[in-house]
Amino acid sequence: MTELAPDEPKFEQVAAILRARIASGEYPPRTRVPSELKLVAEFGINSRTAAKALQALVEAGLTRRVRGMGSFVVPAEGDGAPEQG
Amino acid sequence: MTELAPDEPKFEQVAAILRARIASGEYPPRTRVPSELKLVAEFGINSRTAAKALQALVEAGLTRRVRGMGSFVVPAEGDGAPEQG
DNA sequence: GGAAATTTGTTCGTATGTATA
DNA sequence: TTATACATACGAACAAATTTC
Repeated sequence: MTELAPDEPKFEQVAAILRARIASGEYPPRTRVPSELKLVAEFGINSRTAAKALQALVEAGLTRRVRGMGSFVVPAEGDGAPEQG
Repeated sequence: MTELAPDEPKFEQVAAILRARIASGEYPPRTRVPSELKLVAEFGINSRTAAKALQALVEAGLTRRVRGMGSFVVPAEGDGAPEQG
């Protein structure tokens, strides 16, 4: 279980970690990032806090969330297939 | 207490009502819109739901929220004094 | 078509912290 | 200090969409 520093909101810290993983290629375009429950297990946070972290990625334009499916990394512009939605 | 229809999320309905009031001039630019607690009292919703409605206005670019002060209607562009923030 | 599991969406309730007046 | 108001976080329940069996 990853430890989080107390000096910054948890949801922002988790979002920052996920952003770094996306940037590093750990979560390539069109693949899924961890679900709320996975983040709960990994970081020891509440599911609502996990949801807020995932929502922050959406607002940053990095992912899309699809009910019943998960959060998916948004492909960079001009990479081939047209985007849905 | 205003009644809300059950076929649309409450936070969206409340946000829509507030948007209409802003558009009508009931909440002029630079004035405050109702606080979370006021919305709780007016619509009979939970404070977290009220917060979500107010946040929706921010994301629509209609208001700004200031901790300890409230939610303020953002002036239309090119109306005079420069905006803060 | 149904059942179950997974995942996100909405709502409620509560507590605590931070900022302003 | 007190009151007001937003921010963060936890816990819980249920709804809705998707996938898999």
